[in-house]
Order: sequence, then C-alpha cells, then structure tokens
Amino acid sequence: MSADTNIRANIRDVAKLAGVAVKTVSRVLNNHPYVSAATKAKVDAAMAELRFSPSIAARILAGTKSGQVALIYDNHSPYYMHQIMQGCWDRCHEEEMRLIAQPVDVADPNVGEQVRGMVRQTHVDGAILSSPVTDCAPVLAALEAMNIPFVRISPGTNHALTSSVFMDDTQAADDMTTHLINIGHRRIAFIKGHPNHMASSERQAGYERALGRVGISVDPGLIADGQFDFESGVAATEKFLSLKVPPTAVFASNDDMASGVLAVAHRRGLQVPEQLSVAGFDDTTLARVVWPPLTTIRQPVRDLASTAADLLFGEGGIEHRRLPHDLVLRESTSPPSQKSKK
Amino acid sequence: MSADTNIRANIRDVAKLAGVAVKTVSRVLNNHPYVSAATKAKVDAAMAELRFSPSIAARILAGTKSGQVALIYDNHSPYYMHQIMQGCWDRCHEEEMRLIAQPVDVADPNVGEQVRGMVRQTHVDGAILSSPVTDCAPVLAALEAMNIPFVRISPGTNHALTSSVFMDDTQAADDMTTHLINIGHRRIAFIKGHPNHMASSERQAGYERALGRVGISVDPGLIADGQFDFESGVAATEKFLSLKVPPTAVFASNDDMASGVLAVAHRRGLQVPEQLSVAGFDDTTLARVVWPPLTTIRQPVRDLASTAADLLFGEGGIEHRRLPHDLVLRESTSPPSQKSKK
DNA sequence: ATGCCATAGTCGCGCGATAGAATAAAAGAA
DNA sequence: TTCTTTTATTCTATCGCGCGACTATGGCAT
Repeated sequence: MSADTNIRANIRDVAKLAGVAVKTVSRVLNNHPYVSAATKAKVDAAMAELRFSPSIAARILAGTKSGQVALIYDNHSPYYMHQIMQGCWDRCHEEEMRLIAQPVDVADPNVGEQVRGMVRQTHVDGAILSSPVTDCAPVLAALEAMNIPFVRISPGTNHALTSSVFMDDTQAADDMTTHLINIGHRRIAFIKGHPNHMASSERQAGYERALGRVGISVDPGLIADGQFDFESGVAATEKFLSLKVPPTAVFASNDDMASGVLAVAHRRGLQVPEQLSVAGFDDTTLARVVWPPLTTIRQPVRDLASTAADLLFGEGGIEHRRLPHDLVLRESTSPPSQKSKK
Repeated sequence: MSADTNIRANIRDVAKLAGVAVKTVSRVLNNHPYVSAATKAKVDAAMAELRFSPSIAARILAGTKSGQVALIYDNHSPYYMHQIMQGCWDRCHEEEMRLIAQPVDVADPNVGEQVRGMVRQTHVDGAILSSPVTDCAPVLAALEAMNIPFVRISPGTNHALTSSVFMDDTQAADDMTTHLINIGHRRIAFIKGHPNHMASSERQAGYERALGRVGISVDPGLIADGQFDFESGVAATEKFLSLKVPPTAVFASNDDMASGVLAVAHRRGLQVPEQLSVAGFDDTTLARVVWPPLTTIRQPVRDLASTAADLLFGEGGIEHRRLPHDLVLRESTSPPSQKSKK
C-alpha cells in the first residue's frame, strides 16, 4: 500500500481563486461573523471548483476541535449495533461530524489505556458510549481524566457527571411479565441477559416485581443465566423443558435468546404459542424474521443513538432522557392451553 | 460539547524524560534502523510513563501516510457487515492501522464527491470496498483519480487495476442447485438478489447452469426479483406458492430472503422441508437461528475481509484471490415428498 | 593509524489549517 | 461631519510530528 501525495487544493489555493484572503476562507469554513453573503458565495464557488475539503488533520492541529466523535461499543448483537450506528451516523452527518466506530473489549484489563490512546491519537472531541461500555470503570475514568465530554446509551448506573439516554428496562420487563400473567400464565420462566450489561439485572427486577405484585413467588428454577446470544437461549430452554413441571411461557431478555427458545421448542415439537409462549426484548429485525414473529419490547434503539448524539452536540448541561418503550404483541404468545394449565 | 485542551504529552516531553533527542524518539516511533535496544527501551519506558500516543493529525500533516484505511460499504445485511467489519478490524489492529467505517449510498449521484471529500479530509492511505460499492463507477473513479490504493471484496467486474478478494458465486449457486436436483427436486424456484450487487446475476447464472446441465428448462415463473431482505423473500414466496404447480424447493440468494420463505411456509402451514425445501446463501448467523436451520452456502465473509486488508497492506502487486465456499447441509432441505412429486 | 559503520544528536523546514493583532476601507448611524 | 459597525486584509505564531542534511561520537576490523 503506497498512497501518493498528489494535487490537493489547500486553503490558500481557494483564497487565490476566490480573490480573497486566506483568513476570509477560514472564516467561511468556520461560520465566523463578518463575512458578507457575496464573499461567502465567491468562496463557496471556489471551494466547489477546486473540490476542496479541509484537512481534518490540519484543523485538529491548529484548532481546538476535530469535528470527530467516537462511538465506543462492545456489543455482539449485530442487529442492535447496526441500529445504534445508524442513529449516530444520522445525527453526525447532519452536524458534519465524522464518526469513528471503536469496538473494545470491556473485559480486557487494558481497555482504559486503549481508549486513552484512541482519544490521544484521533483527538475526538466527544464520545458516545453504548452499553456495556457505559459501565466500564476504566473507560469512564480515562474519558473523565482527559476531560472528554461523552454521553451514555442505556447505562446501568446514574452517578456519572454526564448525560445519558435510556429506557426504563425494569418497567418494560414488568410490562411484558404482566402481559403474560394477564393472559393466564403462572409458570413464567426468565432468561437473564449478559452479566456485563446493567440492563440485565433491571430486566430481571422488572420480571420479579411483576410476579410479586400478583403474589406469584419467584421460583429460582425458572430463572436461567444467559449471554444475550442464541446459544444461551437454547441452553436455558433445554433446562426449563426438562423440569417436571415446565413453564408455560419463557421470557428471554433479548430477541437473540428468544430465538434460541423457539429453536428448542420446534425441535421438541412443541407448538408455539399453544404449548409454549415465548417473549423477547429489543424488537430487533430478528423478532420479525423468526417463526412465529416474537412478542417483544420495542426499544427505540435508533432514537436512543441519535438522541445521544444530540445531547453530545447540544450546549445544554447534563441531561438524562428517558425514551418510551412499547409492548409489541405478535404471534409467539397466547394464553396457555388448558392442558398445560394447572 | 466542548473539548478541553489539556496536558497531553508530546514527543518532546518524551525525549526529555528519556534523556534522548526528539529525533531518536521519532526513530523509535517509526521503527527506523540505527536505534539500539537499550535506547529503544528507555524511550518506550518514557512513553509509557507519560502515556504518550502520537497525534495522528500531526503525523499525517508531517509525514506521507496516515495509518488509516477506510472501509466503504452500502450493505444492509447487518450480519454480513458485522463479519466484514470484524475481518477488517482484526487485520488493521495487527498492523496498528485505524479503520474508518464509511457507509455510503451507491444510488446517490454524489457518492463520488462524498468519497473524495472523505479521503481528502481523513487522508486515509487506502480503502477496502465491499459490494456493491465495488462496482460503483463514481467511487472507483474518485479513488483512482486520487491515486488511493484499494481492494475490492466480492466485486462483480474484473477490469479494474486493483486487487480483489472473492468467491465463485456462480459455482456456489450451481452447487446448491445441483444438490437440490440430486435429492430429487425438479421444480426449483429462485429468488434473485439485489440488482445493485453483481453477485446477484452470478448466482442466477449458477442456478440456470445447473438446471441446464440436467436438461431442466428454466421457467421464468419460478424466478422472482429480490432485494436481499426478508420482505422480498416473503413477496417472492407468496408468488411461488400461488402457482398452479408450486415449486418443491426455493433457493433464495441469501439467508435473509430464505428466512422470508420460511415465514410464509410456516404461515401457510407447509412443513419444511417435507413439503417445501428452502435453501439460503451466505451462512450468516441468521441461518442458524431460524427454524429449521438453513441449508446454505457458507461464504467465508470474515476471511474475505481480512484477506482484503492483507492485500491492501501487502507490497505485492495486483492480486485476485478466490476463497473457497462450502455447501452447508442443515434441516431446511430434503427430498420432495412423494405427494408433491410429479 | 586509518577507515567504516552503527548509533545518536542538532538544526530547521514544512505539512494545512486556526487564531490573534493590527490595520483599513466602506457602510450606516448619530 | 464624525463616530461606530461591518467587512476584509496582511502578518505571524502555533499545533505535533517527520524527515533530510549534517555532525559527532565510539567500537571494531583492517
């Protein structure tokens, strides 16, 4: 790989062609006051003719901002991340900011240093953190030490001095569980999310709260660990269906795991939802492409992301914004059949 | 958003702390010869102590290369892109190159200018193009005009003066079709891919070639348009199943569309694979999470991507590397039932 | 002694922009 | 007319680093 240095117009070329001073071009570029419309038009025309794009590198070095923001994530659900990225892109594009997507490993003891290095190298002037990076202490410490503003998407904790965007995971899980109870289920199993994600425990809390409200005691045998992936959904379901009295409904903490539940049900010849109701969480594309389509919680992922970018760009101070969720009823849930009811 | 300029160590601080000349630190940073191990160790220690990371911006401006490469894509299959990105990241990380993911819209008449601007701004010294950007003339022209080396992943055409990585789509589709024929199918429907992707026509060619070899004439009624998404799979299947003599198997050009086929089959109460065999293409995660798991063509997506990065970094000249595919047999295909056979 | 060469230092330009200071002309307000 | 505001210019320093050119050691083989 060998990049050629070639004819690239710089700000001086633009100034010469437009017949103005370099400083004036700089003013146009940075929307400074005291530039007449006529002059701005001349400069814009010259920039267009020369196909000029200011070098980010030079701006960073000379100025104080880079026009770049980082999206730091460690999430292995492609559908989810796809929506997060799109939301961020949309807003960044509007603001003419460049988005640098930065995957990390929150379990790596060096995450902090890696993020620090990334920021030092790229000079990003802000960051958006997606769960579970939102609760990764080394990363938070690094960003704070460098005084980089950042916004967190679906953080688990609130104590940081930064803005955040989130939904009420506890309430959403409560809603779903309540729905299952309302249509007649009593033995409702729950598959936990990845322990790194704080949302996991909130969803579990919502599940337990809903059960408690109607006096159903929480049965530890109906709760299984999960990692937010298909395989853990499969494993949990195998466990549930081997019980002497299996559940009539399984509520998985995300759609990927719910798909795993469906797979096991199909393999065992269980009719969904007649013999087993299945509920997911997130409403990613996946929820609509599996069979039957999943009853799930619609999480406004893309909005969460674009709102996060919004808060980052906004001048406002610290803000914590909650976005609404929806209970989406599809075909994977129904009242339990009489036979399986007690 | 207001980024603080704060105490960031620069190369001079490192030099002072290590007790060497700035030039020496620069030599260490750039792996220049004539630096003794002892000196390098001192410098490394100083860099670690100051948590120094060289500013990419300054390097770009001063030097001739940026250490950044762009991944330009316009693909709406999250699973596919997820793998592409991972493959690119892996290799870039090894080479200590920064990857800039750049989504574009190949249908936008301004793509060329957008890509040009991106390159001008970021000074990337190479690019990786993912289909269908690989065959987007304005983008290719822009990169060539700027003399930016690039590698194409799964391009449809060969005439460029650049390296590429791909698999034999025609042969793979032929393999799948032949498999379906071998297990007894005669009426095999085909769902085309997105017209922007050149692979779409190759897969169709493979399908037709396999049919032709055994003397089955191509029935236009058994071929439907598709866009590589779930919905177009649904639409195509509705059409096929409304025929007087419906097909016994449907071969979709990718897994997303195959999932759409499954959904329609389930809704109509058709047993898969007993009453309808379904085949996909790509072997994304999706193929394993739907029910029944899809028989599909395993495309080494991640390898394609990392190989592309390899070729970009490599000194070698133009190279066209073909990676092998596999026919993956799962549970969505079987011989046609006697009833539905002629 | 002589020369070679690996190692390290000194000096200074330049990459492409930002930004402050000083200046000044034109337009509008008092 | 005079004063102020708007608009634009020239000049220069600066950001962090790479790199070419040159010099200066000191160890080792000849």
